[in-house]
Amino acid sequence: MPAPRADLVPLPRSFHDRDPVTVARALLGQRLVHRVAQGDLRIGRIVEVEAYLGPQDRAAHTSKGRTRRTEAMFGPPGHAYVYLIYGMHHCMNVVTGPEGSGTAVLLRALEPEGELPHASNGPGRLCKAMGIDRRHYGHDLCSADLFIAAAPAVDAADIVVRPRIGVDYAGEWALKPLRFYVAGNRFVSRP
DNA sequence: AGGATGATATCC
DNA sequence: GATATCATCCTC
Repeated sequence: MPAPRADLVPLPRSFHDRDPVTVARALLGQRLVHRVAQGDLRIGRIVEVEAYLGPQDRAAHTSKGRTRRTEAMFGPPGHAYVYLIYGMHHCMNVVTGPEGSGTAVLLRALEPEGELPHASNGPGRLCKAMGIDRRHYGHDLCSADLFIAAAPAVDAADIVVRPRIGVDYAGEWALKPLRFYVAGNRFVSRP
């Protein structure tokens, strides 16, 4: 049995229990880790994210109110909000704080660390590469098998800020600078 | 530029 | 119960 990597431990819930813009910026550079099975450990550095600001944010799913679908996004921080989009792609969010705020950060792209079975640029590909699907809806990201692990942070000067992708229906909210990615990183979905 | 493909919200 | 919409991706 291989020795566990001491550097791969979950970040504390307090990391996620902050406003979504702060968490979005802080997540850049951190590792997403999924122990799919014995001998299948998948790791990627987060290089692109989007912040969703809660019920007043017309682009956020929680703007539709508290439903069975959005329950996880209204739940406590540090959990996964996973949903199926366009009938075939999963997207993963990290719920941010405080509980009940309906805020989250969408993970849009990873830089692979080691082997991943598929490309991980784009929110649907990211989930496919990491083996994440609806089974992970509401999953605690401060757990042993699927979590965010600490890695060197990205310098603020290397963070590019842009409007979010695919939310044109959201009026003025579509224009707000809530997408963040690592400047020059080749795994960003839309540089 | 268009189609895949299914859950969800929002109508009738 | 029907339908429009969708925080996308792939192929043409």
